[in-house]
Amino acid sequence: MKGSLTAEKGWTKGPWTHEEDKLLREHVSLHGESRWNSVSKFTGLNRSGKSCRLRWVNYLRPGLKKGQLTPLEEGIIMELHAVLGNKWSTIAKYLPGRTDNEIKNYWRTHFGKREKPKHNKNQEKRKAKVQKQLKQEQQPQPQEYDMIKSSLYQEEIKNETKPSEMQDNKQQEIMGFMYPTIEHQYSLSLMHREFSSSFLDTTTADDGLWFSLWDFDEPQFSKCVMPNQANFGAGGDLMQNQDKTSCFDVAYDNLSYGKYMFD
DNA sequence: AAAGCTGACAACCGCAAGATC
DNA sequence: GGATCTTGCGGTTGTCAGCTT
Repeated sequence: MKGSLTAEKGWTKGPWTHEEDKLLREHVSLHGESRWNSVSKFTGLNRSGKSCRLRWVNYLRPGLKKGQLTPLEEGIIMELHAVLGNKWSTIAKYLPGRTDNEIKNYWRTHFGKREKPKHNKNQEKRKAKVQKQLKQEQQPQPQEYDMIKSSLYQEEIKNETKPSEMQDNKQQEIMGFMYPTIEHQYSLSLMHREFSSSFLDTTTADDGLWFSLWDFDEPQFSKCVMPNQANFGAGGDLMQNQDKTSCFDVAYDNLSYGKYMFD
């Protein structure tokens, strides 16, 4: 498959060249992410609209993350796939910077060849319930986003610290480290919104959405802590080292691995 | 060293839904 | 209201590099 191959309509197919990428970037910066079928007309690029869109979405779009998925992202994919199935674009919405194609490839590479797990009746029930709920609910409106944003900012500027809140604040601090931007936190709140009512209330430590997220066999993780869900509207995943020195290893996005030390 | 295998990734295809004419 | 166009999604295939035999 080389760049010179052409299809029936004469479109160039195969890998994109740097020159083609440059033309596409210029086009999008001028005309935005739409009218893909007119790209060839404006730029002289001999690529179909579909091909241009795919190249942009999966490779050229700003903000895309490169490199391996983090353990957290892998966990999210596994959990969401268990509930949503092959809804790659939906799953991708909860992983900022990752594309549906990337997630789909990841899943097929790592799990696609495995045998289908035995059917779990309760899981199937919950899955059906969540899917029904997802159908009914529209995507969050901008004003909802602003509301969440605003409430998160209010949390940030809240200075009062009561002794009983100390632990919550500590966990909140960690969450802030793991999910550094409003967008990340919003993403989590969306996940909670969609799953909590039908999932967490019936879940056990063995098969729940959040509890199983970090259920690694790796010995360095000996304990999972559930932060106060009220803080962000979603559970988080904190891992304590086996030596219990209050040193938390966290991984998130491009921050890669970091350590969070308690006082 | 060479052939075969496997994982990772990019890209294409067909279809369906929505938008536009 | 129907035809056509555009866009987005999920499935599939092709390529390449690294590993194994």
